Amino acid sequence: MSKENKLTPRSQDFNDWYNAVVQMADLADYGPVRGTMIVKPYGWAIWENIQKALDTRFKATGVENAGFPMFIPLSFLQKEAKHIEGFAPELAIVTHGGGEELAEPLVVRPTSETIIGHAYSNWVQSYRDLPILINLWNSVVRWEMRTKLFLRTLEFYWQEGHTAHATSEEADARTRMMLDVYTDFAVNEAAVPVIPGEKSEMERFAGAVQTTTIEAMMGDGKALQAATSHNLGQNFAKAFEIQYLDENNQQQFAWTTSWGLSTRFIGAIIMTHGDDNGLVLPPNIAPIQVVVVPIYKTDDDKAALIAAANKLAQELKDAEITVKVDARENLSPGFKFNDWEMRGVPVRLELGPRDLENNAVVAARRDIPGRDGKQSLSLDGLAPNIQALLSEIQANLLAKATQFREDNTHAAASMEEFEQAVKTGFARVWWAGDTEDEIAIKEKTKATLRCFPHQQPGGNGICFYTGKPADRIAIFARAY
RNA sequence: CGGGGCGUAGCGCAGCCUGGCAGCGCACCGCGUUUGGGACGCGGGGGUCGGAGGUUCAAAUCCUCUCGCCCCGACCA
Repeated sequence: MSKENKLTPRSQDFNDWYNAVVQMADLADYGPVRGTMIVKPYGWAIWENIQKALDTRFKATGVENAGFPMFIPLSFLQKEAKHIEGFAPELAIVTHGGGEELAEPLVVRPTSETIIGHAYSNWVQSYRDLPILINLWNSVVRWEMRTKLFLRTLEFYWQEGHTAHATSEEADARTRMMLDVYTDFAVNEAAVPVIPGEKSEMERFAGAVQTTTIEAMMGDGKALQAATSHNLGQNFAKAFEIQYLDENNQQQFAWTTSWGLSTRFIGAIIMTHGDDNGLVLPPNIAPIQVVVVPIYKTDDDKAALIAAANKLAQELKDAEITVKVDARENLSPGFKFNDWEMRGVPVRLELGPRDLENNAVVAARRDIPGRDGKQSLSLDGLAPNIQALLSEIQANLLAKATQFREDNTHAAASMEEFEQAVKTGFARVWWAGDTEDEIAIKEKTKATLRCFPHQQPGGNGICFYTGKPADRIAIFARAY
């Protein structure tokens, strides 16, 4: 083992580990402007797989994709009081264009509710025009103070869905439906267990009536908001006059929703599954599911092994598995093993002369490091076995992450118990406090109200903080 | 924006205190030997020492200003 290029152990310094993994796994790099990010091809390939998984699900619910301008008149944002109040501090504003000062400053979209509202007001006349179900794949800009690759950068890539409906009930149903989509994606594709729930008034999106969220626990016990789905009520419809004539020839305001998931989710995957050897990718999201490392001594061996590796790779490709053969010269097998582990490839196949003699190959699974994760598989009927192995890894990652979250989630009935719980993970508490209480708790413990889980135990309890009777459980945690 | 740390080859760093030829490891290029958990030998290439100004015979080194990055706070997907 070489002394150089060693990754900081995750347990030693989680933050340092994260930054190193992002760069050493070739996911992203820093841009020339503070707080900006260059997403490298391998990182982007993960994003593309996330996009594919989400886009399919969106379209299955009737959503269509569209493109909207990045420049928004500043006056648009000012039409919704809470919205501008929430976003004003983090706007990037364009004051000049074509060498001239602009009559009205343009903001670089921090999100598109306002320009969507403008368009929808033109598009909607009748109840027959509803619902409108549109999604945008784009990037947005928010001038953040402290940035971190994938988790918080000045510009980030995401999707933002925007829908308009005739009734409150429909908007509410759409808000829930999209949160369900995110939950399904997170759990079944990214193997990231999440808690779907509702945000408190304090944590709500600027301009929303209700914000729902999926919250995940990272490897250091901190919470990450992995996606949100907002019920905007009639706030934006009123600000932008999205009105329609109903069946009774009465003017009505529409009801709108918005929902988004960003490249931040890549950060969630890194911090949920990664280990001391680097990135660990769930097979369903991994750009490369299987890497084949041929091992040889002589030139004769080399030719035979590379041929065998390519043949094997083709068999796997035919079975819809994404494979790469690492035939790089002058790199030792040991180096390649470590290299692909750093990049989180779920399965590595080691193919050497001994294996070829036995008509076999050594399969090493990324989720179980070292010798324990290795087994010899016959080259006959390999594809189904690899399929099964990938499924097993997918399931194991979810099980491990879920177990970790459970182990680090504690019920708290007192401030002492609460502080202990949020030191290492989530606190589950009965809650009847208000915004001021949330602020006080944040100042004292750094923990924030992540959500009121949709899945409630039922019954009543005593609020751990105010001592008042409470009918809801809340999750508190330190958060990213 | 406040507190702390740091900018020297692609990466990681030494040199700075006490001014005097810009170095080391990894990576990179060439040749040869190697290849089942981060190979080795020999030979090479690569730097306006973050930037500007100042002090000095002489500045990576001392002084002033400035830009940027990382960590901790306030703000947040």
